[in-house]
Amino acid sequence: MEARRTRAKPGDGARLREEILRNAERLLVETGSEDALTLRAVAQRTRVTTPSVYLHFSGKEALIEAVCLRVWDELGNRIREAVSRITDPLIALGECGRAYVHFALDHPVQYRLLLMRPSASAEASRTCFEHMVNAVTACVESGVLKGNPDTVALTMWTAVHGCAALLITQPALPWPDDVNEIIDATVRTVGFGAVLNTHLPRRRVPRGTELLDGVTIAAERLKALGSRKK
Amino acid sequence: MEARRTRAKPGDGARLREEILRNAERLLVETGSEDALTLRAVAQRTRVTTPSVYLHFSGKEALIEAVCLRVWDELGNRIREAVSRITDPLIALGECGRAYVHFALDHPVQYRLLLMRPSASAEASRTCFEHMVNAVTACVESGVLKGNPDTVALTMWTAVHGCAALLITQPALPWPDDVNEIIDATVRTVGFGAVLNTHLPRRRVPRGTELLDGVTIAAERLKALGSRKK
DNA sequence: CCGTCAACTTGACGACGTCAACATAGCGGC
DNA sequence: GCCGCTATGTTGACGTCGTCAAGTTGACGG
Repeated sequence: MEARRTRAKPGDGARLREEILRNAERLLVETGSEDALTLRAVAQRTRVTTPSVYLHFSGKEALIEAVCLRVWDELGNRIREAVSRITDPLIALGECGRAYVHFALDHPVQYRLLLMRPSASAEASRTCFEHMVNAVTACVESGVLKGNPDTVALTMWTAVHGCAALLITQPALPWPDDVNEIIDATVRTVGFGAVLNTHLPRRRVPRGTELLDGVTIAAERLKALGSRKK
Repeated sequence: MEARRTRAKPGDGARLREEILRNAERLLVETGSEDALTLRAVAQRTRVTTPSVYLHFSGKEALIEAVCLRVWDELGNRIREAVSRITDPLIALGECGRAYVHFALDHPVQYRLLLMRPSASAEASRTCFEHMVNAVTACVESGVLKGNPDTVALTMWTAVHGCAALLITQPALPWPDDVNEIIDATVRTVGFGAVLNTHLPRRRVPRGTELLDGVTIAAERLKALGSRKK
């Protein structure tokens, strides 16, 4: 074949691994389809023969898994970064959700790899999930939320994931012109629901001042969770 | 090969089409993986050679699309059936969401085909979406909800889809022992959020009796949307 | 300078989707 | 009763995919 690359010196063969990973993700986003993520295509772009990929990855699934690991890391950083700028824990939680959806919409193909593959690995998603749990835990510690942080974070994750996933896979639906409307509505609704569940008595319908007190708190928080770009 | 099937008479060659579709879905659920959905495997199970599939489907994608059409139909029926038993439009809307998630959890592999494929068709999903819009429209006509039915239905769909999708793809997450807890929480939260958005003034934080009035209505509806199995 | 070991390549296998060409059953018309 | 036409399949092949066993090549240590 043409224009072969210079062989790596003994000891830093791992450089090829990085290059393969980089080219795999580039190929993914350039073609816009995960079907184009072929061992042969990745190898060719790296100017290496196909079986060379097996020197660093046990197979295609392992390669994809490694790509996913990087993306999970990126997503985790984006969330942590979004949260770190905010002091109020509930607003930070909302920004966490917003950052999540925006990252998904900015990297639709990668996001599909992460959470829509037949067997998406549970291990890698845990780290990212922890960031959400941390944001929730901060809310619980500040008293604005109660309940099991895992459960609250899960509810929130399902909401933002559904928002991102449907936006990606079903672009032809009658979405509003500005997707931020849907994102804001999702974040606000789930946030408000969580706050309400915290400040309202459960298992029965509260009435009168009892209701008013709880909802007043929730409603004030609701404002904070609203669209930031207004 | 062994035990070939008897050739169909002219005119009812379409019988093979049905048989192929049936075997394709059976193969899908039996193996539990869409990777096993191979033209060759489907053909073998139908006791037909592989290219015979091309008599009724233009290719593999068309076959999958046809399988999806059937599943969308099933899902639509399940939703319509769930809604038809209920008179109160808001409770019916909640049951719509619940039926949706339960169908997804009962048919995880098919659900993946419907909404997690690289290019899930928009056409087929529209019909099912209309059912949700109808349920929302009933709420709007009865006055319990306001706003654009499309948008409200979309918000609800994102929520229940996220719930179903994450439950399917990430079973290792710390879900509560009873998944109905999450489903109920999702339905209740999104329903309550929709009702609240209807009965509360927007774009500012309502206070006092204004807040109380709106939330009282919402809270009563909240009870109706709660877990039905209590 | 030579062996040895890491870093690749060569060549092949089976499975997959797809297509052009061929075969055959049954019905209508003469 | 036979002919031929069309619907209904089958045969064989091509190119691509993931994967693997075996061979090759380059640099470094002794």
